Amino acid sequence: MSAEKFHLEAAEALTAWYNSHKRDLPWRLDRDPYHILVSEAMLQQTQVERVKSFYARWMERFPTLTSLASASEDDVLACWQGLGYYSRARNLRRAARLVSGAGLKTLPADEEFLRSLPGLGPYTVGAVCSIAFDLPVPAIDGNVRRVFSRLLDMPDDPARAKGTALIAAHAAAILKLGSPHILTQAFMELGATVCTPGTTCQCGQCPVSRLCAAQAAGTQAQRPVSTRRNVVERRRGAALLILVPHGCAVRRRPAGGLWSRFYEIPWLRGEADESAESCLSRLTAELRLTAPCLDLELEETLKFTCWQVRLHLWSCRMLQPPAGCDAFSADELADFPMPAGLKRLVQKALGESGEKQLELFPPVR
DNA sequence: GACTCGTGGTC
DNA sequence: TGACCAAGAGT
Repeated sequence: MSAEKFHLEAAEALTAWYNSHKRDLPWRLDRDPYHILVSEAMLQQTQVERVKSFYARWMERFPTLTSLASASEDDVLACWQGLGYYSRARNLRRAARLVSGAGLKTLPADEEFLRSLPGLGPYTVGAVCSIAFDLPVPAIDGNVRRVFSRLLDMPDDPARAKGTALIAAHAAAILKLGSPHILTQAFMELGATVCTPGTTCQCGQCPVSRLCAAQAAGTQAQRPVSTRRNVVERRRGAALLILVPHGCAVRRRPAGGLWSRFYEIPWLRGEADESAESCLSRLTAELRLTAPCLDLELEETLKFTCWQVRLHLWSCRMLQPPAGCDAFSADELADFPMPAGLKRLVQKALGESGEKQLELFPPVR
């Protein structure tokens, strides 16, 4: 089959399929560029179901690009709290301020300008241009890579530059044969609901299975080929819930790096094979604590791409927070940007509103 | 290109 | 349960 025929048949089949099979999603009620941008930022490396409630809350809090531009970073982070990859929220706010500062009330249909905004990479620019502005700019995400790696039965990793360029060329050619806003979402919808990873794909439901080289060769489960390996290093660690008269001691993380400027209870990640108890003694030394610590026998694992830490929680009582920390009540803490794992740990210990605070560490008589 | 940046769900 | 996954971007 010629490339032209392949592109035309794909465009027609995907358009018809999308129009009858698309899911109702909150960000598909209209094609407002701000709505598209926020949803695409939230959907980066994040599942649709998880994004739904965050998107609704965000639009209630920051209904327009202008309202986002005038919001404080703390308010923006509080709204993003729990979604992860917080640079997405910071960049979204910075982008809104740049657009607003340029005298615009909404995003312009300008690929180059959009690409210059923080947080808008090749994928997001493609998504906004094609979905909001109906321009034939391809948006290549994990779904689209999987769909095309199967359609073309690609023997190499489609995430590499060469593979992505090949996919972008095919996708752009197809977008030009129909409505870009429909076809871009059709690629992703297909990858999300039919052309799913490994053996879970449902080729019987696929509108383009007839065009699929992997389907013909029976290699669907082997596509896409992945060359990335990840070694996850496991560590133990200690966290300390320091109870003070009006709450517990919380410190603020430095700017840059992991959880930039987030709040946290003091914790420490151990070296390789270090015990949680050893981590605790290093942590108390660092905080210059002399009060005795109570083992709360609570643990929580913080997981990341390259490492994870199993945190063990201790508690102690002090009359005032140690240097570098401030006192906050459990209620106040609930609205603070704080790593989700640490928040869970604190809630396990204190309960939703701190009602366990006294029973968990009875004062010495 | 390789590494970092969160979180929760799946099989 | 551990490895992998989910609508990527910045450095």
